[in-house]
Amino acid sequence: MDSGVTTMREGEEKELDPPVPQQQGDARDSKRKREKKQEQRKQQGKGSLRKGRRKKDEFEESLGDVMEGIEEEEGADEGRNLAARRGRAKRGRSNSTQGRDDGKEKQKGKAKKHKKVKMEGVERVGKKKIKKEKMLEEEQEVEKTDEKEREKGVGDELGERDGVGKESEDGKGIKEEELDERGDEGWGDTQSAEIGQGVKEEEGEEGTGDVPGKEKKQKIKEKKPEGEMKKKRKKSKEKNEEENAPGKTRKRKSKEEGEEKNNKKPKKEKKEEEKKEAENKWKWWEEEKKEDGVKWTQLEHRGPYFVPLYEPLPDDVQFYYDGKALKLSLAAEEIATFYAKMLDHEYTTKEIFQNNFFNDWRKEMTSKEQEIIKDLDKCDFREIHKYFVDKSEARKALSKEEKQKLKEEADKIQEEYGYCILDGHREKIGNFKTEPPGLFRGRGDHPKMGMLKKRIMPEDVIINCSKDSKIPEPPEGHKWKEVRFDNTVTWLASWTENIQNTLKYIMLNPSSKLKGEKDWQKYEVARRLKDVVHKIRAQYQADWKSKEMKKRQRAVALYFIDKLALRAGNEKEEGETADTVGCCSLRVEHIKLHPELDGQEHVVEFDFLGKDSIRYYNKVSVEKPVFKNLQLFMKNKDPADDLFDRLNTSILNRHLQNLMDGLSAKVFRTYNASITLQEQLKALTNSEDSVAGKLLSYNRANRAVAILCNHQRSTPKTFEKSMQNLQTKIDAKKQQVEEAQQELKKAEDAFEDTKDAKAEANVEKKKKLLKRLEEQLAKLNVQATDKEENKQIALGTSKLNYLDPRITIAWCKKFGVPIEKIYNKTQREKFAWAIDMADEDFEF
DNA sequence: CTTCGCACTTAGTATGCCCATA
DNA sequence: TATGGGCATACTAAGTGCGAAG
Repeated sequence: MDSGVTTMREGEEKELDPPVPQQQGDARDSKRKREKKQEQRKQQGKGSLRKGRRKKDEFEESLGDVMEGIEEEEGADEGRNLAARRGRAKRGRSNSTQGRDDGKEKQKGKAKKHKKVKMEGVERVGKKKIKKEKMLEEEQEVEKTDEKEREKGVGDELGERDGVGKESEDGKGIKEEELDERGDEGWGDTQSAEIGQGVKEEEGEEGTGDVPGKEKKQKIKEKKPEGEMKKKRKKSKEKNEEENAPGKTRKRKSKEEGEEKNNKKPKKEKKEEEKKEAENKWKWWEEEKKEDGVKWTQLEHRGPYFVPLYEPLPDDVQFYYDGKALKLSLAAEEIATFYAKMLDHEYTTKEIFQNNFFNDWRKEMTSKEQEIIKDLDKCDFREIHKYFVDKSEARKALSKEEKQKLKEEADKIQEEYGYCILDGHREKIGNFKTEPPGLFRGRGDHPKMGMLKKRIMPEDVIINCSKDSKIPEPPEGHKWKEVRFDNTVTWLASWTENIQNTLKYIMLNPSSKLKGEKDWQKYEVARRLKDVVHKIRAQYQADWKSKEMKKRQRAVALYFIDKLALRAGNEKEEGETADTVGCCSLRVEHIKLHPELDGQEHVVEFDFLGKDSIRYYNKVSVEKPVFKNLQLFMKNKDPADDLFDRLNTSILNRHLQNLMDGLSAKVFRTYNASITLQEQLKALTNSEDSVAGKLLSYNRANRAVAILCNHQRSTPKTFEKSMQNLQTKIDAKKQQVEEAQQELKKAEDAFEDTKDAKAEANVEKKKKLLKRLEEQLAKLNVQATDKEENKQIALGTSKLNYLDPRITIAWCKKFGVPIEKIYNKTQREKFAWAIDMADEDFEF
């Protein structure tokens, strides 16, 4: 769900929207779709019921096939091997924008449809009202069918239920669901109960030593692990004090050695500072965990740093309207500069962007300006644009001293506002500045792109700190919106942003305790999943054949999430954000079924836009029951209908929570990413390799994960060029190799002739040279491949968010790779806990 | 239940900065 | 000394998920 504030606001707006008379293609979120159908049904009167029944028959038939297909292949599974995964995910984007463009096309089509539908609407009915009426109606409808179902008996149950199918697919009918539950309770519940128990027991026994303290839930549910955890932590604490300490010093030394290879004096000083810092670094991971939900006892900070106010343009920089210079009011001018700055960005060519911008701009104009400025096309921002381009050039051209000065000023601000005191320790803040005003840049096809993002004032900001701390002073002449003392949250300040009406926060840096602890905990949850994942897989495979539609959908969705590492796919408010989906929100149009493709059976072709409008394109061969189920789910649906119409993330997550404490859909991503890294490292690393070779293996493993998670980037602008450079190098090297070969041949011939020792030595020498050159060439070639393969894959995201750092640390220690070859300074700070605690035999 | 409200993680891109190289 | 390439950092949008309210 999106921000609640957004939702509410939107809800209000939507009430004014005319209802939609016909089922149309914009039904991203099933809620709204249902409303529409409801409306439709209302208008059609009883006719819809009849139609529904007819469809029912169709469903019954189709179900026959499906059941057959599924029965045939009981227990076919374990299709999820890495090879399959690795082969997946052809890059959706062959260049930086292709994926997005594809998406755009699609979305445009949709938007049009949507508009049309809206226009056709007649009545104005509130959202909730529709919903209630709909439910009532459905209840009645379902009741009728229920009676029949009962008579028909178990065997037909599913068919009947599915038969309700399309017409009330929205429908699901409450009673129907209740019936389902009751009917299947017998085995359904025992199953999950069994699994649940099994899981819990294991958890209790396993209790990995380094589990971070868990919050409320676990404490209430099971005291034993918590107790054990504490003991173990104490133990590890002692251990750290006794054995680990020397070990650590050693480690740190080697680190320095590694880095000092290319040292210069100033660098050395820096190192010293770093070292000192590292030494009095807070080792929170060796401390006891706090009580339930309480995040801190002391929090003191300076409040956010407010970005500087607008500086008016110099008089000689003019804005022109319809060819004539026009002096704008301050407010209007500021907004004009926002647009002017972006002039050479693709954004400004988009109609939505332009319209949104122009609308918002006009709102801030004086009435006089409003009268004059009526057409964006007549606005000429070029002079302003040039002014800013020049300005940034000038900044780049500054002398060293001037740059130094600027940097010092920035450092001062950082020093002053960039840190807080949390429970007696000085911690770095992540984002201590308020976001400057500007034009909203949504990603993908965002309906709000170009809207004005307003300046944040102290009056918008809520401060959070501890009661007894020095409360931050608002800038002179201003007041805070509110000061609160809530120690159950981690943020220091917050404000509501005006585009989507969502909250923005000032929070701590990833190196902080608050973030680190959470991160650690995340990986511990994923590790617990490792112990039960087999059971969960077995269960969802069994559920593919469930009599309940709901369960089947859940099982297939979970399969996707597990096998393909899809995101959960929360529902989104339509028209507020770009049209993107995750697993639960997939629509029929996002997959294609191929009974056979490229020699593989049961291939599902995915093509949709995910988070950040990044295209997910993949062809996967799935198990037969999954395939059959998908056919069933898609039957009689429009392309724009939800694929899993009886599923949403909260249903799925509730189910997962029952299977394992703390389990939610996203955990599968973390788990599969980390386990993949571990497996790949095992498979790829050759202990004989040089450090460079090992690093390559690491990157390969990392890449496998990035591909799994579909982490993409636009091809770097400099890619072509640098690739060319590399190619030139390769060619040169090839030349050298050839020459060396000739030389060798010559030397060999000479040896043939003379047979003297000198000639022999020469041959050896040439051989060596050739070998070295060949190696260099090979290395360059590898580099080129690596680069090519990497051009659209972003490794950073998985490294930072999905891969348990302890796997990496353990690998580094085991193979003697310096950690700083893999993690840069920031990353080492973020993962300090892992670096400190993981040893070489850490197993995820 | 479903919806709302909030907190927090995850994400890609723009920009800055540093170093190697010509 | 300039250049440019690439990594690091800054930035902020866009997700997930939980718990409370309706």
